[in-house]
Amino acid sequence: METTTWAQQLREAGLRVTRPRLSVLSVLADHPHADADSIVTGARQLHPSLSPQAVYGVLKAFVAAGIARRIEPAGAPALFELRVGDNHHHLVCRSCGAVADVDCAVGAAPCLSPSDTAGFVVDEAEVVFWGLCATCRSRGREVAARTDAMQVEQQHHIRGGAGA
Amino acid sequence: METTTWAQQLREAGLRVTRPRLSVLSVLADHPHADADSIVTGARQLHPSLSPQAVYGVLKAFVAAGIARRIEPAGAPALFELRVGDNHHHLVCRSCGAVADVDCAVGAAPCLSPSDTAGFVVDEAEVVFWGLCATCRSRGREVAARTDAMQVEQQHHIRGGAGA
DNA sequence: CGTCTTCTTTTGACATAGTCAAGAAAAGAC
DNA sequence: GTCTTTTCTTGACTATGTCAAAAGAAGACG
Repeated sequence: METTTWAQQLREAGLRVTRPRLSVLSVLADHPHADADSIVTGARQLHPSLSPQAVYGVLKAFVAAGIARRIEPAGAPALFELRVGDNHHHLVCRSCGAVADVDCAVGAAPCLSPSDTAGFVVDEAEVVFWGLCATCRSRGREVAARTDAMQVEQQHHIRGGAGA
Repeated sequence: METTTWAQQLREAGLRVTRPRLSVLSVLADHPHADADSIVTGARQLHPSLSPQAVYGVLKAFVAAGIARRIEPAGAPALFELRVGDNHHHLVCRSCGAVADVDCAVGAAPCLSPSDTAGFVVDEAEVVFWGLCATCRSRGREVAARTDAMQVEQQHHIRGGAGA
């Protein structure tokens, strides 16, 4: 997708078209699950003077306008993605933090039905699948066997990375 | 459950029995989804000199030993619970942050089976159901209708609270 | 029961991932 | 081109933690 299209998207969402926003959109398109820090780094290649706070502001505007979604895997900074409105879920690698999209689990509907809602009215079911990505498995096959006890520690190293 | 039993549990988990740990256990038993801050406040009633860092240390030890579980709903500080080993899920109120346990969702198996794992080996499926608890619904019925646009903001107010 | 070793806790500094506010700058309307 | 409103920049601040060194308990052993 190109700059013109991004501009349209922004206008349709009721947002002004600015260079910081176009830069962030471009980074999000290339890195579907990037954290704020990665987005700052990436967007600076297109707009070197861009401040972290500007990125936070842009991301907040995007989420409020519904053109981006914020996901917060436990133990990692928030990640942002442009894929919205389809209630898909995520696979997260415990070792490297890589995230991959996964379409709604088999049967879709079951995911929205807790057996007992304890008086809550549920409007969304969020599912996170935790595991190891292909790269981490092949890179540390025998290490992986001992990983159980280390998982809590390793989650601190999670960074937004390329999805598989 | 009483102090003697907590002591047993600690010993069985390979942990020494100390006053800070017994205090934290007691608070967790009374408040099944408490955040670190609430735990500090609660535990200080039993052990006034207890420091926040000690609580973080105790909680980390509990999680590592497998006698507590840490859950991190998006936009809220981490919560801790003693119920471990049954892979249950959670209902979270978007308005007040209250958390309730929910046994594995209807169909159970489908939720553990993403349709395409993108090369990941999945070892856990974590499900969070977002909605409004009974109290928040009755307290702000017409307000609730306008809540959609505010959800992102309101999540900042989430505190560990009593489950329903 | 007293000593010794080891594990915990305390204390205090530091880190991360953000938020908030005021003024400067840019976007879009006319 | 000028004006109004939104957005960005700059800088201070907040929340939720982590890390390390030394003091203090817990439990083992004689």
